[in-house]
This record gives sequence, structure tokens and C-alpha cells, in this order.
Amino acid sequence: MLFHIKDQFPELRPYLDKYLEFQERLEVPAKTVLLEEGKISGNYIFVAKGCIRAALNNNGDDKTTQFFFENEGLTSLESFLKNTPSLFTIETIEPSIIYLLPKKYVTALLDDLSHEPRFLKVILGFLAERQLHYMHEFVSFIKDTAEQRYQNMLNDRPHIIQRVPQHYIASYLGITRVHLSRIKSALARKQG
Amino acid sequence: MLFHIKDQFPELRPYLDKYLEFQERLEVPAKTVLLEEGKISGNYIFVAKGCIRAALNNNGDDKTTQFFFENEGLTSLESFLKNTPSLFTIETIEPSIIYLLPKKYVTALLDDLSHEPRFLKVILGFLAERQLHYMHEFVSFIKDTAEQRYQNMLNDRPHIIQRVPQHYIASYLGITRVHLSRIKSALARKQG
DNA sequence: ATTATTCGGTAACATATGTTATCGCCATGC
DNA sequence: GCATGGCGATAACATATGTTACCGAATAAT
Repeated sequence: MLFHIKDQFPELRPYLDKYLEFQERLEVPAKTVLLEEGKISGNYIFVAKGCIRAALNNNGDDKTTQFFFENEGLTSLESFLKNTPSLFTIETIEPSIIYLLPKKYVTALLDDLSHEPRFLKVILGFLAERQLHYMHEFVSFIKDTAEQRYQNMLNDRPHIIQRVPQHYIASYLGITRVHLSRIKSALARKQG
Repeated sequence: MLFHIKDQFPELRPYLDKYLEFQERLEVPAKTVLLEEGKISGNYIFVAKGCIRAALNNNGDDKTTQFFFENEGLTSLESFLKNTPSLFTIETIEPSIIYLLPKKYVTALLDDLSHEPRFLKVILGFLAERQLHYMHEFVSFIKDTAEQRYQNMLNDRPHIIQRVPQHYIASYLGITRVHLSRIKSALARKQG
């Protein structure tokens, strides 16, 4: 929420720079858990290099719900705002470089920024974008078949397919890895 | 976004009251289209009485994506913020009383409020809530079967099932009305 | 090098869901 | 009163998707 804003909105830079020193830099291998499902989220997480996923345990099977790559940041929003246990586990997929900003600094920063009128539009745009993202995903489940959702991913976010193991992608699409494999071979048969 | 905030946050009332006079009150029968898919959204829509739905045409069949009831407000956010054609048709389900606030007043109000520090938290909380709503819907498609989604709706939003025709609910759940009917009779057989 | 894991493909069968068609009920308009 | 259309249930059949099991390639651990 913070550090990618810095580049897009230079006028806000002074507000943000003040907090950079409080970040903790982590260099971690693949499959490192950054936040466990059921725990309270204590940090804003920024991905400098690598990629990570959000996942939940659904009666024993692991369901991936989101992917994050370089220069994306995340919190378990619900956990962060309401101090409730996180619905998701946050875990690296590749070896990654991560920055953590403890929650107290994030809230302090928000307080700073609430006195800065220009910030309202920034935060509005930022949250609206996330909201539209989830809304599009949701609508896609209503209107599209699994095969169409895979095609959408191929078109809109091909880096996911290139970098992420297939079983994570399958659960993200709401299907099994067997079915995803079938979809791929059906598409290959159709055109190559 | 505006008029239900008024009651929750009395300190913002002066900001909001100024704009009340610009609302247009509409009393309309069921199946009245308030915004057509493909058109640019020109108003913030507030439901005073009745209920409405958002829907889209997917290769000829009508898919309902959201329901709104008394004291809820909506915009086609994407259309509103980016001035792009709305993805959805907005249509009344029951005879309804609707208030419209033209876009220019909404943006003027937001400008007013950007100078009011207390407002940032309000808008943050408000947008976060919408975002969490979509996220939960999205996650539910990943982890739940159609039958479980119907059960969730029964538990969390039973008024929808009571007031909305079944074929709208079916498309909202991502299934056909035939399948929804089967789910209902399966549940009835299980317990009654 | 050798083993153990992870990953992706495929087959056979089971279950979930879609499609089409038919029926009955009920509200509405004529 | 009688049509008409919207709505919901159900059946028969078709397709989509899940489950389990097995294979082989690539990668990591020893």
C-alpha cells in the first residue's frame, strides 16, 4: 500500500520516507510461511523480489486464493483492520526478498496522511483498484467456465502461469489439478 | 456511500446535508432499469425502499451479480471512477423508492471531505468492507460447492432468499435454476 | 550416483452440474 | 371468465468436473 505509492505519487514521498527505516528486510527461501492462518496479522508485507501466495486450509486441502509478485504489497486486510485472525496463510513460492512494516507504523502513517487532502484520492483509487480486482474475479466465477478462466489468466496474467506450480493455479481457478491438466491438453489439441 | 454514513457518523452530517437537496427521488415499479450495461454511470444510487440487482448479459443469458436492499447504496464503481461503460445493468426487482445523486455532486462532496481528517477512516472502513465482501464471495467460489454457497446464503442473507426470484439467485450462485431447485429439494429431504 | 519429493500427464470411474422439455401454480391483463 | 407469462419442480439425458491411482520427468536431499 505504501512503497509502490511512493513512485507513483512523488508529492507523498516525504510522508513515506519517514517510515522506510522501520521496515525489516527478509531474504527467505521458497515455502517460507510469513503469516499463518489463524494468527493476527502484524505487518504490512511488500514483495521486492520473488513471489508469494495466500492460501487457506479447507478440510485438509490447500486452496490458493491469491498470488503476489515483485512490487506488490499486501496485508490480510480483515486481520489488519479488525484485529481478527487471518483467514489466510501467506507463504513464499520462490526464494524471495520481503520487507515487513509493523502495523503500528502503518497506522501512524495513515494518521499522518489523513491530514493531507491529496491523499484521499490516492487511497480511494488504490482501494477501488483492489475492490475491482476481487469483483472481476467474483464475476468471472459467475459467468465463465473453468476453461475460460484459464484463458483469461493466460491473457491477463501470463506470468502466473510461467512462475507458479500448476496445482496452486488449479486451486486458484477453483478446480483440481487433474482438471487443469485436461484443460491444457484440450487447448493444445485445439490449436497448439 | 453517503446517506447511510450520515447516521453512523453524526460529525460528518454537515458535509452531507448540503447535498441532500440535489438528490432526485424516484418511485418506480419492478423491473425498472436504472442503468443500462454499456452506458456510463451518472449517479450514485441509494435504495430507500424495495430491492434492486446488478446483472450482465453473458452471450444471451442474464447473470445476476449483486443484490441491494433498503438503506444500501451503490455505484457501478468502475464506471463511476474511470468513466468507462458500466459492466452491469442495474434494475429494480420490487417496486422501489430510489434516490439518485448526480456524479458531479458526489465528486464535489469527496473534495469537501478530503479536507476533513476524520473522514479518511470512515472511507477506509467503508471501502474495506466492500472489498472484504467481494473477497469472501470470491473465496467461497474457490472453496465451497454450490450447495454450501446456498447454505451460506441461507445463514448470512436469508432476506435474499425470501424476497428474490429463484432464477436470479441461481445465477448469483453461479448455477442454473434447475440445479438450484435440485439443491433445495436435496436439503429438504435431508432435514426439512 | 542414488534415493526421495515435487510436479505434470493420463486413464477409469464417480459425482456434480448443465440442457431441454414438460407440468402445475399463481398472478396479471384482457 | 379466459388467455398469458412468470415462476418453480422434476425427469432424462449430456457434459463438466472430481477422485483415485499410476507413470515418468525433473529437482532436491543424502
